[in-house]
Amino acid sequence: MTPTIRDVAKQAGVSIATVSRVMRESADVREATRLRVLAAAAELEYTPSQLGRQLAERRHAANGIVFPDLSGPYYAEVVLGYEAVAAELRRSVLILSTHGRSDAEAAVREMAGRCDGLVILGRTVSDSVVQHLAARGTKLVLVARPPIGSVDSVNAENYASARTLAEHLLSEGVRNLRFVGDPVNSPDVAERWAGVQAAFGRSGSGCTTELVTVDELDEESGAAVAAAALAADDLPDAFVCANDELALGLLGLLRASGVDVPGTVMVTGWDDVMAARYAGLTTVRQPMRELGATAARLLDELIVDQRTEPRHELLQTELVLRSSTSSTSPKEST
Amino acid sequence: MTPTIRDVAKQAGVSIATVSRVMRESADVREATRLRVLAAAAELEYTPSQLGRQLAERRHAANGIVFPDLSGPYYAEVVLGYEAVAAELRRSVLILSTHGRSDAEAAVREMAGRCDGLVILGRTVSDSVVQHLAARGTKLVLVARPPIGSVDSVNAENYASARTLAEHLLSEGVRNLRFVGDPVNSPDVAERWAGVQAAFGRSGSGCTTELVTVDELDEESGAAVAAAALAADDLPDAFVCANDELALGLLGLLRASGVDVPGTVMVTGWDDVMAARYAGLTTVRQPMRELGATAARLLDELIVDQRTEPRHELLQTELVLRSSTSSTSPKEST
DNA sequence: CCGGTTTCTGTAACCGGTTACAAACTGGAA
DNA sequence: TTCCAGTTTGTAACCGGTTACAGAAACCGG
Repeated sequence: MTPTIRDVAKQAGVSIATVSRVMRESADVREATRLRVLAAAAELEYTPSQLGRQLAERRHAANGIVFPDLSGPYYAEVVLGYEAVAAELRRSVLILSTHGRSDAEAAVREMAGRCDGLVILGRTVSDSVVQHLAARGTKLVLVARPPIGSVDSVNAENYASARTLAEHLLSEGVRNLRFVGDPVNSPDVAERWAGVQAAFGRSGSGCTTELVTVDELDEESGAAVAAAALAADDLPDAFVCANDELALGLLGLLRASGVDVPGTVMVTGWDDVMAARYAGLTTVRQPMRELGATAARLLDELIVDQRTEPRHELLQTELVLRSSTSSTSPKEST
Repeated sequence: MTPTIRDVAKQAGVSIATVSRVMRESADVREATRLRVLAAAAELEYTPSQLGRQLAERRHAANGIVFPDLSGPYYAEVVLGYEAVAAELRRSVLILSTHGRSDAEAAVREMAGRCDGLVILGRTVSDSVVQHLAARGTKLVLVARPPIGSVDSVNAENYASARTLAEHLLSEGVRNLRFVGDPVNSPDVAERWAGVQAAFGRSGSGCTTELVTVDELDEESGAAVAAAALAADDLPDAFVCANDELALGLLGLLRASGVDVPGTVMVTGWDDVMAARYAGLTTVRQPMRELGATAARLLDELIVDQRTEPRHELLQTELVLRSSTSSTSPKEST
């Protein structure tokens, strides 16, 4: 068996308390004793059991993060930003992907019992589960999801950026705009849609917006929307898509069909995934790593400082103009 | 405080042993007693402490996975494949990104103490650390890294796929090929390079290969290689890049400079990242999720079955032909 | 060399579960 | 009713650490 603290104590001729003090450098130990213990530990190749330590300290020194998926760059980047800060704060990171898992709620509950706090990305679990966890005292931070009760949250700005994006399109001559997304299911998308409408609402008559609702925000849906518009010979001046995948699918089909983008119709996305750069897609970049990093810091505050008043962070986004919206060569942002 | 097993025992008028048996359904308990305990547990909202349980069972019920980064899709997909299977096997997943971390080795050691087994992706830690962990009895599986001693490993096929890729280029009329990568630092890349050479070696005289070594496998390096070749007016028939990022950077600069791809020069990558599709890049797709899933299963065998003879899995890859290598319109693979 | 501090160390009681073993039931046959 | 085998349950000893508290040792000036 691997050696325990008692083996080391015996080997060094001291009590387990002294070994503990030496290993964790928590109290003054006479130098001679300390060296004796260290020598014994080295000889036995002793490493304190994290399990024993965790139980005694009643803390896991680990945080969890729940996300739907890592396929796109979005969540992957958030997770990375989170992990980097968590590691800095000397906490391990447990992950849980809810994608295609029917027992997601149970898995999240289980996970809550294995860490000191939890970050929840997007709509991975229901509001009621969040409420329930919060009520049971689980430290929680929501990311990319509107605040629930007094649970901390971190989000990227949507409304103002969408408005800026729409205003840019107006300045490029767009008069009728078609928004593609699912504002009903996603609060983020709803805010973007609202921002777009606000910009167009102010700009007087002659400017119209319409909404095409899609179920999945993926390339396939985007292509389907484009195909339908082509079939009906009903192209707007611009398609504003709820995310890049939609926009890429849409853009790909339009170009493949010989439609001039941005000449005939403009296309925009949201997120700035890597492929958006290659496709020349105008989009909105979210500070993804920063979202994760901020969540990690908020969670640490909750756990370490026992903070009780909730905090809600809103991080700024950045409009990235590319060739899909500008007939004149835009300054490329990489 | 949250209730403990003793609180429930008192509430139900039984011993803690009985509560334990009911909670874990490990032994026969009379139905009436069982219901009484369950009622008490429900009333107190009791959830067994994972810490206590883990210590008693001397297992973490968690596995770790170490990777350099999640930025590209490669590791993210592997991690997802891993997580999915681990969750199925009822194990939590701890993650550790070594990217830009100077104390990576210490972090990995620390992590080893917090889980029952570890999956290591790529060259995140040195061979000596792997050896050391293995010697200490840590259950290990290496992914995307050549076997070390008798440690399990899972890899994607490189040599044969590279050979197939090179043969395809030969059939497209390529006579001199330039390989871009770092075969010295990466065994995977070395195998690809060897496969390429093998194909060209067989094809008789008039066919040449050369190697351009780069330090970083990123877009910037790829662009630099392209720029250098253009400046020297020394373009090969094809650039075969060690990964997609390199190829995309290279391809982007060539096209921006007005070079006809594939007319004048062909370009290939490796990995099939999402952007490769938009750039029309011929590449080799690895079964990334499957790599992770296989690693999870091997690790579980090591832990649960106490398997001792090492296993080394080699998963097959798939050549994806796109417009960057074929003057005739290739059948697009999505 | 003494008493009073100050510093170091050991004892033992936790942390919250699991489980071997023995004791206490149970029901049915004798 | 008694006895025995088969169930159920309780006692207590773990798992491997941390830490409050008290006792021992070292240090210091007088």
